[in-house]
Amino acid sequence: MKAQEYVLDNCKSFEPKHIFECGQCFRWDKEIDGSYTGIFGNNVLNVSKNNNSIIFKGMCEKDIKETCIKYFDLNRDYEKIKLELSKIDDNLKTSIKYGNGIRILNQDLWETIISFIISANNNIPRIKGIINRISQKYGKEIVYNNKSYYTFPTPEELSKASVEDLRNVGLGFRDIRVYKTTQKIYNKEFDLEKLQQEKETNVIREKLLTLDGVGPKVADCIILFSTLKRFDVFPIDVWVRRVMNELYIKNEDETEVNKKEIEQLAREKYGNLAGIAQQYLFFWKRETA
DNA sequence: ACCCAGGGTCGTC
DNA sequence: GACGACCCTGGG
Repeated sequence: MKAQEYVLDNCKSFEPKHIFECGQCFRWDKEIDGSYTGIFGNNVLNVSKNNNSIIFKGMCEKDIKETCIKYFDLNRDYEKIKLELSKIDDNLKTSIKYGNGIRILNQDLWETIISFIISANNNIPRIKGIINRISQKYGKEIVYNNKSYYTFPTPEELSKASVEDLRNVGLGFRDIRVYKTTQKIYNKEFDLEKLQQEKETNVIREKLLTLDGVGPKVADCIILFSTLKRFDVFPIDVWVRRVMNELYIKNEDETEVNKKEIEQLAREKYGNLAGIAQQYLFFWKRETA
């Protein structure tokens, strides 16, 4: 474990604000200087942008360059994706202009599962607070720039927490869900490595749905934002429902718009890039709300 | 002070 | 398949 640095030049689709504030991750915070610091795996990283250069520095378990390429999905051509999506319609074109530097991260599967179980009927500041407290209590400390950071606990580490312990860090009614899912994964009743090898998106979704606290929305988020990484899903939350109704369906009573209608619309319009389209729309709608 | 909504899911009918 | 309940917190 040592401090390292990596500079990425001429990367067009990379805007820290867009990446870290589009709702896919909960452990990145803005610094006074405008850079972002986050924790993933056993790494603490600071990311800043200077003209067209992205500067990564921090404590990395392995080689920082390899770590960043994998986590930030740097080998994927977002210019091509954006071009393709922009052709679909003007709504998408506008939202892409707005969040042009979005990239979908390859986040740890286990951490993503627990994080999005916590996200249910919850708001982002509170979700971040809960995850921080869980990490402080059950994760490992990493010191960087004289500050303490805490890794997200492993299944083994989190399995030590009782339902009451979880309630005490502020999980609310999600305590039992996190507890049960943690036990299932820790004792291998639910095998994450096997899930990672699965090919069919629908098979992956069905399996995820067997976990406590994982419904359709959370399952799709896990599939999209983790190392499972499929773009042919379309997580529908209150914001996406809102924006899809506003742009295409135009029902006066938004609550009447059902998920089936939106799912079909997304599949028809966005196809196998629906997941990324969702992120541009979500970021755009939330930022301009 | 009070009310409401927040990246939904679960149990019950 | 619809419907209400659900911890807790920040913002109006």
